[in-house]
Amino acid sequence: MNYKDTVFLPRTDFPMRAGLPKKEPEILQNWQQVDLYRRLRETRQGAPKFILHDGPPYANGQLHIGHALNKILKDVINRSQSMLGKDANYVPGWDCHGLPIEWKIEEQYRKKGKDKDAVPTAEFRQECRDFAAHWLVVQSTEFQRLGVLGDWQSPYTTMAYEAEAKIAEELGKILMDGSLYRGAKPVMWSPVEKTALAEAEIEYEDHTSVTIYARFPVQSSALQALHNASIVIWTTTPWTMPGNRAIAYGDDIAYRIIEVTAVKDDVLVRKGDVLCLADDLCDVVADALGITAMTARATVAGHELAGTIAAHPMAADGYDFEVPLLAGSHVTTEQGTGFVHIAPGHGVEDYELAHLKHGIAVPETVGEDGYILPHLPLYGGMHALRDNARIADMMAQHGGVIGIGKLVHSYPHSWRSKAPVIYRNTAQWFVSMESHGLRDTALGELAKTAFYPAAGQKRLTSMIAQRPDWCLSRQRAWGVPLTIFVNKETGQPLRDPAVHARIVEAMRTEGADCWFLPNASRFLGSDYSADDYEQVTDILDVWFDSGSTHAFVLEDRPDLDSPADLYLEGSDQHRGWFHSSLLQSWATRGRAPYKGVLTHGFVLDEHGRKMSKSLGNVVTPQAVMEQNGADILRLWVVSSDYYNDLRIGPEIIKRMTDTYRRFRNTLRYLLGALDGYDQAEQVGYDDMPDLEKWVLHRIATLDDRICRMTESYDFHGIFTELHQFCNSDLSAFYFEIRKDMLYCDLPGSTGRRACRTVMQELFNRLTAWLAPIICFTAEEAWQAYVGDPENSVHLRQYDAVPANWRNDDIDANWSLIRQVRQVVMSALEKARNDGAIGASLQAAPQVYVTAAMQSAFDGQDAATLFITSAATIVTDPPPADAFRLDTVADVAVGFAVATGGKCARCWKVMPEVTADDGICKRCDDVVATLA
RNA sequence: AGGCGCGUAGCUCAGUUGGUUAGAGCGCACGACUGAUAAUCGUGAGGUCGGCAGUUCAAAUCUGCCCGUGCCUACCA
Repeated sequence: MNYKDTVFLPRTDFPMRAGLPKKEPEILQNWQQVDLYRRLRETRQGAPKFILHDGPPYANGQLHIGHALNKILKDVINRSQSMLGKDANYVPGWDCHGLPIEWKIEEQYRKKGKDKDAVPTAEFRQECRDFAAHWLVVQSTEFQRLGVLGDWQSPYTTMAYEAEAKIAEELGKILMDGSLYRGAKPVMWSPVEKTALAEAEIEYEDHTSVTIYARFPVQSSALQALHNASIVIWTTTPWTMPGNRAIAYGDDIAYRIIEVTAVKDDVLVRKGDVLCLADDLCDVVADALGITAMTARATVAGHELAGTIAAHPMAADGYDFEVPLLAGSHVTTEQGTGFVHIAPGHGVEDYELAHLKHGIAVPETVGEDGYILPHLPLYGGMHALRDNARIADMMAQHGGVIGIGKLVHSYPHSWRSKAPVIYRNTAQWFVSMESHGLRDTALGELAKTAFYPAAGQKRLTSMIAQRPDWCLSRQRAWGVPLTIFVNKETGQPLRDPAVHARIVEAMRTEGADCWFLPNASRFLGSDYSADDYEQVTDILDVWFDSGSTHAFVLEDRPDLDSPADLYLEGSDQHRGWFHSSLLQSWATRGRAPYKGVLTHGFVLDEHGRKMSKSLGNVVTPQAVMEQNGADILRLWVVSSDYYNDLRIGPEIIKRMTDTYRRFRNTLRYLLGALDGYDQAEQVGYDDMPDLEKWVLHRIATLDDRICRMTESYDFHGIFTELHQFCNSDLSAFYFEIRKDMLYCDLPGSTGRRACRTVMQELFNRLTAWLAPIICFTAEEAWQAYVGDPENSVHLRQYDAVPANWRNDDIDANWSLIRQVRQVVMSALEKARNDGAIGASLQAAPQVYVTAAMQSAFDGQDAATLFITSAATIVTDPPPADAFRLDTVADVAVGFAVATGGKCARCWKVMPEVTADDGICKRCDDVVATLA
């Protein structure tokens, strides 16, 4: 007789093979059909809010793997907070203004042969707007495909009229309170594009510069040795000489004053010249200048140079001003002469030392086209980048230069035009870090913010502590304008709240474009004359846009709240969004816009290298979704230590699919085992076997851990716990042991019902625990059970755990049992290798243990736990040849083959079975009852 | 070049205040089962804890230097 029909094998329609690339879009469609997002909002109405404020990605291209990591992590957090019962409303957003989009539009113009300057601003801005709108839709679709749940119907954008108006309004606040000021600053300037460039627009390439050694005759000094001497500087930028206003020396550097006694032919330096140079560099410089012999007049320490005044090399030709020697901490003796010429209009350090520290005025010497301003003697009309050789010759003729050379070095270039750029001093708008205590408040408040990982706090703190004033103005077109009128006479910005309110109101209905129309009097009203004011046409740094999102998103949307619980971005945003949002919020509200900050690392290839087209190691989220599915990508995120850099590549993806299968098969087995399960089968806790109680205990401890790890955003920990639980506790242990009961016992038996009660709990818990991570598969499995699309797994919460499930006595007992079991497994393996048995059911081990261990087995059927047909647990001294494991003390196993015949139904070897197709007593009873 | 990180088995990760023989899961190898079957179970082999030096009775853990790698900043006369 064939007993297979009398055995209750697992049965389910939930397929073993996932086919995620095909299945996920279907599940997505179901979610859209039942409007899961809206439904979840309704379900969580009135619940405590959890606000993860989305840092806006830039709307200008296809998503890369970094976007995927970022959005998946956000989604896992939101879904898991929702599982904790919170109302985690996620509103995605986009950063739409800014340079990269302008580039793209300009690029299109160039292809069509169009001139950007000939296009009206409004038209140009509209094209930028359309461009951003296009990519926004593309990215939105891809984010949703990743399973990210949020308000995709009404996301926020920085280019919405409301947002633009609000950003201008925010600017108004710092304009009114006086922390916004107009200053001059040396910025990277591209003479080709006639514009200032942001740091991101700069790339460094080799460039050949003309170098000069210039002499600055000492006018007055406390040092007698400097009488008649010249200070010698070396520079790679001769064109900055008209802007020279000081010389920097190093306090701790030793200098030597030498007199030239012999020179080579055809050199600029003369016998008898008295020069001052860094001691260490004398020989090198002498060599470069062609000096063949010299005598040392004196050696002085750097600090002795304080107070020395020199003359400009061209003093006789219109540059007749004092050039003081100043101590500069940045001066080194790695190259040059140990003296650095300071042109405050052409270098950040120069500006800081001369202007900020010593109050030296900043001259304007170079025009926006790169030509030295015509009114400047000798240099006027020469080009900063092209005429350096001419400048050097000219200066040499006048005796100001005593050495000319060339240097190939890396030099900033415009990313767009590939042309070299210069530092140029221009008028810009700044937010002061000090005038209103911004820096100090910021640093003080920073200590109250929670950082994940903690190191982020230190990083952000040191950045805020060191940063200069925030330069808000950009000479650009696509962005929110600095809505400022400057009084032509006083140079002061107009600070009239009524005027500014009119501007903001106009922007709210017409967008920021209204600022660029020629209608200043509309805003100025009757109190001011448009003729008296200059309208600023600069636009705001886009970091101010995104730094203001907390205002126009968190505060302005009734379904959100400020400050946010969490900001979450890549670690590069310490310098970016975290930074600008903090400053913006502190400047306008005096507090941080977030309670917590989480940073993740960057995605690298399998070998820890940066992804690049040339290395051919780029992994795109699109490819992974098409080949493996979004759930694999989601699993990858939580399997990684995302606080550090993450790696991805073919092997890692392969490993992830292996891991995925384990989760999927666990769910599948549970679904199969629960075939036809009815709540009426349920067995109360007290009536359950110890093994079931042990599983419930594991659920209780796991639940506790998962809830705690959810709150600290430790999903890698959750992933590890869940994976090992499915592997070691369920598949290899609990499921394996309970197969016999599940397949062969009577459906109505207490044991089998208890087992299914527990499996039902397991299924409920696992689908909920996994839902934030593999959101598609959790839904698929859940639907395989409930069959009701409106009852989505994502509307659920983690089920509460009854207090009595926690049972440390049972836990201790079963950890002893599992130790013994491990030795038995090894002993059986040895017997198997010896050819004594195949299946473990052929064995009947005798296990020698301590009394404590034996009592752990009280009330247990040891054979069931070992999956053998019989087993005895004794405290007798074991025979010498008994099997032992080094790692487990006090356990020995004597091997024996089970006696009797193999039951044709349950496959156990039992003494009562004698016939070939006979069955054991238990099965006999079951079959009889079933019939 | 500077600041901040990271470097533990083929892969992903644990390693508490320095303290037995460095752990887990996957993968791999071998075996079993053929009633979770493109599954499942068992056993096993894999590591000079990036390298070198130091502190210590004792270092994956502390210190210094070096190498590799990433982010940020700078390319500086």
